Amino acid sequence: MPKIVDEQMREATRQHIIHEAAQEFARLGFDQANINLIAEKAGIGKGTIYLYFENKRELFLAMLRFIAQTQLAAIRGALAQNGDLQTRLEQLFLAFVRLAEEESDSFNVYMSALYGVNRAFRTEATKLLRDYVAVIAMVLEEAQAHNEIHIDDVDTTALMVLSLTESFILSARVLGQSQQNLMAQATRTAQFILQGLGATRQPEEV
Amino acid sequence: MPKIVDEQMREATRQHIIHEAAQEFARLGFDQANINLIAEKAGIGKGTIYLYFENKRELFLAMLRFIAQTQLAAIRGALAQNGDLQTRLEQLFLAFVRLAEEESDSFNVYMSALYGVNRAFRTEATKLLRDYVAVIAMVLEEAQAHNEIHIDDVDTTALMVLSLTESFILSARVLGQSQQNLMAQATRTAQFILQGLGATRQPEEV
Amino acid sequence: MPKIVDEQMREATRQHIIHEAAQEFARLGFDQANINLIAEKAGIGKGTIYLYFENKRELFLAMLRFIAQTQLAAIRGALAQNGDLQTRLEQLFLAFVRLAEEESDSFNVYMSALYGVNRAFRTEATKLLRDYVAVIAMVLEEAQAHNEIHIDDVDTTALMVLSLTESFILSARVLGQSQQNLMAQATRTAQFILQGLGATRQPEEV
Amino acid sequence: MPKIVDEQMREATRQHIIHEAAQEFARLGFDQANINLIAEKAGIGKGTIYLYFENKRELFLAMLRFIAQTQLAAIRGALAQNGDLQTRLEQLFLAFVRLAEEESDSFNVYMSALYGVNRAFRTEATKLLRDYVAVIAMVLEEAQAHNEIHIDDVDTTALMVLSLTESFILSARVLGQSQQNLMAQATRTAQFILQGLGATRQPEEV
DNA sequence: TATGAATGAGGCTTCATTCAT
DNA sequence: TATGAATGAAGCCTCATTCAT
Repeated sequence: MPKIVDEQMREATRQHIIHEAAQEFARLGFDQANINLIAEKAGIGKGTIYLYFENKRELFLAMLRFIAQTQLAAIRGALAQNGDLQTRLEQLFLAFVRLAEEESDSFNVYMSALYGVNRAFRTEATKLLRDYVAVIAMVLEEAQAHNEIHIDDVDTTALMVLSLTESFILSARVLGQSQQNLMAQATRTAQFILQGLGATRQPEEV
Repeated sequence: MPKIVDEQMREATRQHIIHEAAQEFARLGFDQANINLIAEKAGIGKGTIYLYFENKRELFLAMLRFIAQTQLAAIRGALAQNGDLQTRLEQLFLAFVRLAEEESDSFNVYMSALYGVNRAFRTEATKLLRDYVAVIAMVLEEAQAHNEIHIDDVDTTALMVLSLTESFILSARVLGQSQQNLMAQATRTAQFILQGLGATRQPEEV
Repeated sequence: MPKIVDEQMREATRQHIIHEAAQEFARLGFDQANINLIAEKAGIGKGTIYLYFENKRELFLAMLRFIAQTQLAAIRGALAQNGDLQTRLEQLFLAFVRLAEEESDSFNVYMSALYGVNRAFRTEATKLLRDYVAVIAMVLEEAQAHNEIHIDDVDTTALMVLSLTESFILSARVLGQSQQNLMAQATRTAQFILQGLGATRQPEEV
Repeated sequence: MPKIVDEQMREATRQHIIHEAAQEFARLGFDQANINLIAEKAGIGKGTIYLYFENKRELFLAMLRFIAQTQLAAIRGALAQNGDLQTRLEQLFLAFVRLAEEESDSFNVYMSALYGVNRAFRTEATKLLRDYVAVIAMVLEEAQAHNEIHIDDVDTTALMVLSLTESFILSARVLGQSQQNLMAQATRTAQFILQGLGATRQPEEV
C-alpha cells in the first residue's frame, strides 16, 4: 500500500515545513518571514511549499493550529495529574515556563498572533486562549467539588489564573529572568493565586 | 525669535505625524503600515516625513516612546491619589481599562511591540514595562511602610501585580468582554491581589 | 497484433488530448491555458501529455493542424456539391457560419493563431489559409470554364472571396449577430460577390 | 505655471510608455510581453510604469484606446475628402494598407485584441470596429443621397465593406504580399465593392 | 523647508517541465 | 507506458527611500 506510505511522507513533509516556518515566523514575524527561505531551510523547492499550503497566510495559520494543539496538549498533560489545587497550579505554571523556554519559537509566534494586529491570526489564536480557559475552569471546578475553594464565576476566575500565569512568565522573560529563576516562583505564584481565590484551606496553614 | 516658533512648529508637526502613524501602525502593524499613507493622512508630503524621522523604523520607535510617556503618565496619575492599597490597585486596574479602551490604538501598538518578534521594538517597549514595575513597586513599598502588607521580593511582586492586571484586561478584550464588564471586575481583582499578597488586613474582614 | 491495437489506442488518446486542449486554448488562449488542467480534463496524468507532445507549443501546433484538417474538410464538402457559382458561394458562406457556430472553439483558436502575434502559430495557420484560397480558386476556375464569370487573377479574387466571407462572419459575430441573422445573409453575400466579380449572368436577371 | 509643464511632461511620458508597450505587445502578445522590459525600453524604472498605469492590463487597454483613436482618425481623414464613392472606397482601402504597413505594431495588436480570446480586450477592440462601421455607413448614406447607389441595410453593407477591405489586406499580408502589390489592388477592390453593391452607374461603364 | 515623481530591490506565486516510481 | 510530486525560473507588483526642484 504505497498510499499510506505516501500519506505518511506527505504528513511528515508538512510537519517539517511547519517546523521550519515556525522558526522563521518566530524570528521575523509574518511579514518579514520569507517563504523562499523557509522552503530552502526545509530543504525543498520554492514551489513545493505551495503543494502543501495554499499561500503564506495559510501556512502561518496551519502552523498556528499545530502550535495550539501542541501547547494545549502540554497544558492538559500538566493538569491531568492528581493532586490538590496548589500542586496543579504549580504544574500549570511550570508547564508554561517549559513551553516558553523549550518551545520558545512557538510561544513567541503564538503571543504575536494573539496580541498582534492581524485580525485573522488573532481569531485563530483566540481559540487556543478559550481552550486554555476551559481546561483551567475544569480544574477549578474539580477543586470546588473537593471543597478546596469556593468561587462564583469560574470562567472569569480561570481567565484570571491563566492571565496571571502566562503574563507573569512572559513579562519575566521580557525582563530577562532566567528559566531557573522563573521556576522557583512556581510555589509562590500558586500560593498567590490560591490566597487570591480565598482558598478555604490555604496550604501553608495546613 | 522665530527660532523658537519654528521649533514649536516642528515639534507640533512631529507630534502630528506620530499621532497619525499610531493609528496606521495600530491598524495594520509595522510591516503592513504604509509610510506614504501616513504622510497623506498627516497632510504632508511623502518626503517630508523623512525630515522628521530617519526612516520607518525610527518613526515607529518615536511613536512607541511617545506612547510610553503617555501611558506611564496615566498610570502615575492613577496611583498618585491617596488611599489604601485596595483603592490604589483598583485605580491601577481602572487606569489600564481606560487606556485599553480610550487609547486602544496606542495600547495595541504597545502590546504588539512588547510581545511581537521585532527585537528593536521589544527593547523599547520593555523600558515602559520596567517603568510600570518601578511605579507599582513604589506603591507596594508605601503600603508596606503603612503595614498594610508584608512582602519579601517587592519587584517580583510588582511584576506579578502588573502582569495580572494588564494581561487580565488584554485577555478579556481578546475574548470580547465589554468595558463595562471589565470595570466591574476592579474591586474583585484588587481583592484577589491583596489576598494573594496575604494582606494583613483583608478589606472584607474589616 | 497488439501493436496495431496499441497504435490505435495511442492515436485515440492523442485525439482526445487535442480535443480537450482545443477547448482550453479557445477559452483562454495559448499563454493562459494550463497544461495541467488540460491533462486533468483529458483524464490523464500531468506527465502523460509529454508522452504524446513534446511541449505545450507542439500540442498547440498539433491541435492547430487537426483543426485545419477538419475545417478544410468541411469547406471542401460544402463546395463539392454541384450547382452554379451563386449556389456554391452560398454553400461556402453557410459552411463558414456553421464552422463559426458549431466548432466555435476551433474557429476562435484558428483566428487567434492567424491574426495573433505568435509567429510560429501564424505560419501554421497560414497554411490553412492557402488551402482555403486554393479550394476557392478551383471553384472559380470551374465557374470560368462554364462561362459563368470572367476573372483575370484567380488567386487574388479567391482571396477576396475568402476574405469577404470569413471576415464578414467574424465581424458579425464580434458585433453580436445571431447565427439566424447571419445565415439569412448567405444569398445576399453571394450576390454581392458575383456582382462584384462582374458575373456574366447575374442570378437576379435570369 | 509648472503645473501645465508637468502635465505636459506627464502626458508625454504616458505616450512614450504606450509607444514602447505597443511594440512589445505587438511583438509578443499580452501575456509574453514583459512589463519590466517595456519600462527598460521606455528608459524608466520598473516601478514608474505603475505611476502611469494601474497594472499591465490597464496599460494594454490604454494602448488599445490610443491605437483606436489613431486608426479611426486615419480612416476618417481618408474618407473626409470629396469625390465619388469609388474614389472614397479606394481611399479607405489605401488608408488601411498604410495603417497595416506604417503602424503595423498597432495594427497587429489591434487585430489580436479583436480576434483573440481575451474578452476584456475584445470588448475594447469591438468599440473601434463599431466606429469604423459607423464612419463607412455615413459615407454610404452620402453616396445614396447622391444617387450613386441604392442599398437597403446600410449598417450590414458597411460591415461588409469594412470586412472585405480589412480582411483582404490582413490576409494578403499574412500571405506575404508586398505593400506595392496591395496598393495596386485599390481600384479593383473598390470596383468589386461598387459592383457588388449594384451601383447605378458603374465606373467602367461611363 | 517641503515636495512627490521616480526608483528598484524584494517577494509571493504560477506553471511548464522533469523524473523516480 | 503512466503518473504526479517536485522543481525553479520568471514576472507582476509594492513601497521605503531618494533627490531635483
